[in-house]
Amino acid sequence: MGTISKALTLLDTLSLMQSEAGLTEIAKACDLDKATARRFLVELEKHGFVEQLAESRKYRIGSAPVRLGRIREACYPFLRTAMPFVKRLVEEVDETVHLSEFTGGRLSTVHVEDSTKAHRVFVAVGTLLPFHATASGLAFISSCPAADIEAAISAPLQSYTDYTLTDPASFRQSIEQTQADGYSVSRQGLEAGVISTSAAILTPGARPVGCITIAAPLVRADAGKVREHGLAAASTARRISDAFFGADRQVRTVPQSRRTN
Amino acid sequence: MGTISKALTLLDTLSLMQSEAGLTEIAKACDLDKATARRFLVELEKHGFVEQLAESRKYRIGSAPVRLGRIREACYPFLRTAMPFVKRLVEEVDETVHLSEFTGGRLSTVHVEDSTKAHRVFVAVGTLLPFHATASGLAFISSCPAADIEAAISAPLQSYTDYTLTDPASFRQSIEQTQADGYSVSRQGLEAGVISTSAAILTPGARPVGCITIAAPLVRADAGKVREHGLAAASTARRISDAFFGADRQVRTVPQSRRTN
DNA sequence: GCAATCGGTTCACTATTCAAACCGACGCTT
DNA sequence: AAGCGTCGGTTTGAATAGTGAACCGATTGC
Repeated sequence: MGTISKALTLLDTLSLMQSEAGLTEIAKACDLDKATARRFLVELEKHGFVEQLAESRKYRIGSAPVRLGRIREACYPFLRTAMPFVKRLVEEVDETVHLSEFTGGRLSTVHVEDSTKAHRVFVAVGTLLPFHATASGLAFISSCPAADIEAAISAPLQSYTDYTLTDPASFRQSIEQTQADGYSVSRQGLEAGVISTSAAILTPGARPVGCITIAAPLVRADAGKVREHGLAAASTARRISDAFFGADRQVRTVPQSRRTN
Repeated sequence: MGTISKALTLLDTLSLMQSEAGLTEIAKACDLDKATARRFLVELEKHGFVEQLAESRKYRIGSAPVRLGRIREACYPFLRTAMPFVKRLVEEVDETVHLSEFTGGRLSTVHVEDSTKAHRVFVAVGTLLPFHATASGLAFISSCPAADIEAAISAPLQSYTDYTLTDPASFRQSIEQTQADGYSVSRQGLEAGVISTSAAILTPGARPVGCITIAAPLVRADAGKVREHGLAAASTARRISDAFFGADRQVRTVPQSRRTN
């Protein structure tokens, strides 16, 4: 593993620690030598990727990623890219489809497209989606590194309905099922009478950035429908990912003064 | 300069290039060897900080900074941190105060707090603030690296009123004045009858992240008032910066015995 | 078909990183 | 107040990783 990878892993690890962390703690968490961790932190700090608090001497994530993230979002906005695919999916399955995004350690709904049916599921933009109680959460966590999965499983599992997965073992089994299928299903996990199917939208590096989820009334969703929704969601997720990361979007050809020295 | 610094500089440089860039172009821009630039890009890509487009082979900034930036914003939100200071400033000067933030290459208004006076200036959240035509823009650009300043000066300078600075020379002079004063002034640059004073909110690394701006009707703002507003804005900007980046950032108290670059 | 340039690779040379011991400071217990 | 554990931070030479000039094959323009 190269130096840069290690430094970025440190940054990642630091971002996952809630609040600030001390040098020794960081070094331990990243499995780095204290001296090395310190040098990394100093270099990262120079560029604003981490900050050190003067009095406590602790480190926390800096504001540089905010700046870079905004530039990225301004050039290649996730929502605008994904929207047409969400609409297409609604037309295909005629059920409410919502798009979620991982934000500050939490998965939340960023866009909802309703089905045309009178009897349909309503989802509010901004809804937080627990990993264990929603199809979106399941799809998301199932694509995360093993460490995150374990953390999610061992966290307290709040119950929302009589059907919420509150048992770590069944949560784990659902994750495994999701990984095998390529999509997740949550039967009344968050709200009674609703069955949701979801697939994670992945970066080229296979990190999940969000989910595309179909929410249908229980009465309309037999096993066949659920599978159909799952496959449709997975296929849409892949297409969003391609559009967002892969396929050349050719935003604008750089005017580019005559270089060629 | 260490490997990590070089890699982060590359990331920074890439973020400043609008659209995608090729390997050779990036290497040249960062003054790195092609081989080195490539290794950096590969490592950065592994962590999602850059992406390579499959067919054009070009690189662009990735989605990892978005994720990190969101975590940072969730833990230490700029707006929530700055708001009380904005309110305090309104009480102090009793004129409309607005807070702007640099977002994806543009400066825009993110919050407005009105004065209690009936005759006051109205500013809409979301307003884009051109560098040459607003106090906010002037304050912001004046705290940027020289290269950005030159780029702003040589960009086309759109006229909004009869008083807008459309001449590069006077624009440059205003920037120099701003740097000398620690605050900026725009007399009717964007809208007739309004005089604004602004100060940039800086990171510990002296990068501007946004501005705090006082907008007053021209009739109420004599030279003394303008100076008073300028100093109040500068002082508030500093306090926001302190609150946001660590209430206690001073010169290192640690004996930095070894001066590693 | 030549020249220039592209993205990407190789490999001898060299700068960085590692690990462990160390320092002074702080906080706790006795 | 002495003893202990831990903190952030530093030093050391041996081990390891990064570096960059030259190179490769593929495109592109003339």
